[in-house]
Amino acid sequence: MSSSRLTSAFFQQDVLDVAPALLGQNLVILSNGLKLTYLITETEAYRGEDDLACHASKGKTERNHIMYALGGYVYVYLVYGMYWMLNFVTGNENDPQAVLIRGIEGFNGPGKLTKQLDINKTFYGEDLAVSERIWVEASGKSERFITAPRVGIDYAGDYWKNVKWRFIRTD
DNA sequence: AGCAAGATCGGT
DNA sequence: CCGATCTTGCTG
Repeated sequence: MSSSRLTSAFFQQDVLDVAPALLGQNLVILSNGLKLTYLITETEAYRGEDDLACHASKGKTERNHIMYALGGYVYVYLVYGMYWMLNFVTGNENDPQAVLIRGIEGFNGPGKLTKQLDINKTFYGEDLAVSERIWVEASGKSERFITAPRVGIDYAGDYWKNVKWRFIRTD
């Protein structure tokens, strides 16, 4: 047993458990036969149709349908016409949730890291349990973190914009 | 068919 | 603070 790839069971937990648990784990990308690993340093949780900041708050659409699948798939979308956002679907089927990968070691900012790793629309729906080009490996590093409100969601209203579902690794 | 709104970022 | 940039989803 040499692989420490996180299984789909890990991603099928609630997003509020998965988002902090991803801190200190390694995001692995296979690019041109090269295995690149980056420590995950910052995440954000988006949870269910009630969460007004979550893309699923307006129901299932062409863009967000993967969020309604069982946890363990990649959800990628374009914001502001320029930046790809990398998310992992979590939780149960028909309970739309996802974790936004907001920072990795060396690259803070969700748009910067996808540019660095060359992540785009073609990663949509990739299965983290079996994919040959993207997955997450346990690192054994610490998961100490602080929480803060999520970024860029002022439209979500007083309650949802202030909920502290942003998780930042502290070492 | 048209249009407004983004889970951002870098430069003033 | 402001503009870049373009897909999506809603409206009519």
